[in-house]
Amino acid sequence: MATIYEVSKLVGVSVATVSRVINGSTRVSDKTRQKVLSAMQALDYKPNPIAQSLATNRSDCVGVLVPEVHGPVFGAMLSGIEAELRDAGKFTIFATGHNLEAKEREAIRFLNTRNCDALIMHVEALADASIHRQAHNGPPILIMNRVVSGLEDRCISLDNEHGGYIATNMLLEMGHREIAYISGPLAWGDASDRLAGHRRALEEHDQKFDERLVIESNFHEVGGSEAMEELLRRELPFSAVVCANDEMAAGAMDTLRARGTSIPDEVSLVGFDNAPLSRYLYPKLSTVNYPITEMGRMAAHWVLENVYGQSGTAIQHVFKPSLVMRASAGRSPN
Amino acid sequence: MATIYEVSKLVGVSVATVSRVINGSTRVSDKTRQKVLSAMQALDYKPNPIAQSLATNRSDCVGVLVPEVHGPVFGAMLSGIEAELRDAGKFTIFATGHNLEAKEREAIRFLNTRNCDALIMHVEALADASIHRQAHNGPPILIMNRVVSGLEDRCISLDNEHGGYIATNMLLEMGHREIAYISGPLAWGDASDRLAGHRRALEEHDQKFDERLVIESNFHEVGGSEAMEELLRRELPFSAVVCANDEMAAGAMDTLRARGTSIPDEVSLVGFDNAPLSRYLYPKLSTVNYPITEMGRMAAHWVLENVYGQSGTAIQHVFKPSLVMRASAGRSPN
DNA sequence: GAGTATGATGTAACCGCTTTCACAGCATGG
DNA sequence: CCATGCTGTGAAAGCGGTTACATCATACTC
Repeated sequence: MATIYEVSKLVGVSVATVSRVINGSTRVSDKTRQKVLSAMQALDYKPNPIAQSLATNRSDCVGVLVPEVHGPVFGAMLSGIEAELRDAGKFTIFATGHNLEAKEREAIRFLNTRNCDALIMHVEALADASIHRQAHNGPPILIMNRVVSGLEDRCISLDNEHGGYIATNMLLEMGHREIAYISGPLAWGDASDRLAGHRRALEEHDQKFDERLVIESNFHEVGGSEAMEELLRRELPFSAVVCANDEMAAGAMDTLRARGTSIPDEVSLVGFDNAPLSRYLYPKLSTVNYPITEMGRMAAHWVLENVYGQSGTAIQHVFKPSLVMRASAGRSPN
Repeated sequence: MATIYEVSKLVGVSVATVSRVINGSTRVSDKTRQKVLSAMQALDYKPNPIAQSLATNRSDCVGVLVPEVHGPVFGAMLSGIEAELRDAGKFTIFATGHNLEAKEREAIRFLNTRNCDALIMHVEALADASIHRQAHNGPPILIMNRVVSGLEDRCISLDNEHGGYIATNMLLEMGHREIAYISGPLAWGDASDRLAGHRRALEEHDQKFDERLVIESNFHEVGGSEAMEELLRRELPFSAVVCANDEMAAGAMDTLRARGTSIPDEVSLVGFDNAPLSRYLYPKLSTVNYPITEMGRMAAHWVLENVYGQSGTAIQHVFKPSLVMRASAGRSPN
């Protein structure tokens, strides 16, 4: 690879001038610029990003920490982040935290050693205090899908409460009265917010909230099955079930089908996330759309603006979910 | 951040000695090493990877080029790659090529500018010649899911022919005789190999191959639906359908269901990939497992061995798919 | 026409680390 | 006692850029 020295020698200027042409920082006379540019072309010169990083203390790398790289939600999120950063010529480095505190901590350390200019992270296990510490010591961070108090302007999240609300509200408006709810782990903010939305919808329709119709589960398919079994065991009447994510809805659907229950004729089912799988289920799942790709793009935007000084669109910190109607939810049979 | 100078000053040795301690390259007396180590600890010193890269001409970054970061196959592949590289302390940078030649080319250029130590790439659109060129000029490359002649030792791929074979073979052994086949774009190697396996299975069972039972489609859900419609329009008898991937199988299943055809009682259906969606379909899809995560790990292994000189397990270049029996395939009704 | 502001360019230090080469010190062998 | 080889360490030259500061020519002001 040609270096900046060879370019400068070929043109007969100093390396400083070549550097100025590369960066467009200071003014260079048009004549010189042209000569430098054509020399760069002739030598097929590309600035060495490593050397640039060392000199500028910027790496042009953004670290992304997610629980997993695959799966509907994180894959889509990464996708949005990558597309946006790539357009801006920034590199995306990622690491996984597996929702385990030790792993998340270690992943942050790992990304820190790479001198990332910023970190975008979706962490579940890490305590707020650790996030605050990281925010004050390390590079700028942006937190996805979680609101950390005191760092609200560095969070991009979904209005989960609203999502829970619109799911249940829709069922109520279709005439359902006894609506069961299969929740994720209530220790997690998103799960409890969704449930809160469910409660609010019930209250607004003067339906009393029955704790026995709520099962706390684990956001996984098997958890959804088990929760549905437990629900059936309780022998309470219900004509609709809201599941706090699509995977649990898939499990619940399996269990209902095994019992010969017809969906949506006997029981309506609603999921949450609008993951790809929701379209593959039979019947196709009505669900709440989680605009995660867009949120990923927005996170990248934030970084571009706040770290790389690009001006752009306003940052939206909270996204509103919306309803996706498919076949699994219908009018109440009563 | 503390630098190597501060460490050397604190200990009273030269930076060269500190560097030797860091890299363990040359012998350093035990006494000095200990002093250096504790000074490093005291100052919370971490070597600056950028400076190391500049000096050593290694970046500890591996570039990964995939069509998309989400989706069942690539997500799983990235997952395997990341896990393995991360364990070895290497960074994964990724870029997407969207199966478009221009994008793939540009993505390679992009990754090249980052001085990646190696590239792992899954490219569809790029011609063999371009890959050869890249292999000879840029950093070492490893090609996923494709066999480029002359570069076989740098390819990791699936034995697609075998996959097609076992799918059809299983159906034949269950008594099916008229077996339709919904293929991916035959211009792509994986699609044509799978079909070839299908043909071989038929031949081995003395069934003649009927071209009219083969529909070429596009690997997408809608394509699967359309292909199934076309198949039904031809009014040829068949009791089983092999689909060249799970998505098309999902589409085909939808179409059959819309016609009231019972699966597997009237028609057996087999997919390919063992993507997550295959478990969510109803009935659950019998399919051919594509061990893509493992293949990703293997790719990372190759890089660790051939680029970073770590010794390890033998590299497996061709992976064998295996059958996953679920509910969508059963004995022939005849 | 002297004084000064301005713009283009060069000089050289610096970013933080690796590595070659030289050298001092010491043990070894004859 | 001297030649030899080995070990541990330091000095210094890179790696390939950026940038503060100096310099110089030119244009402008009065």
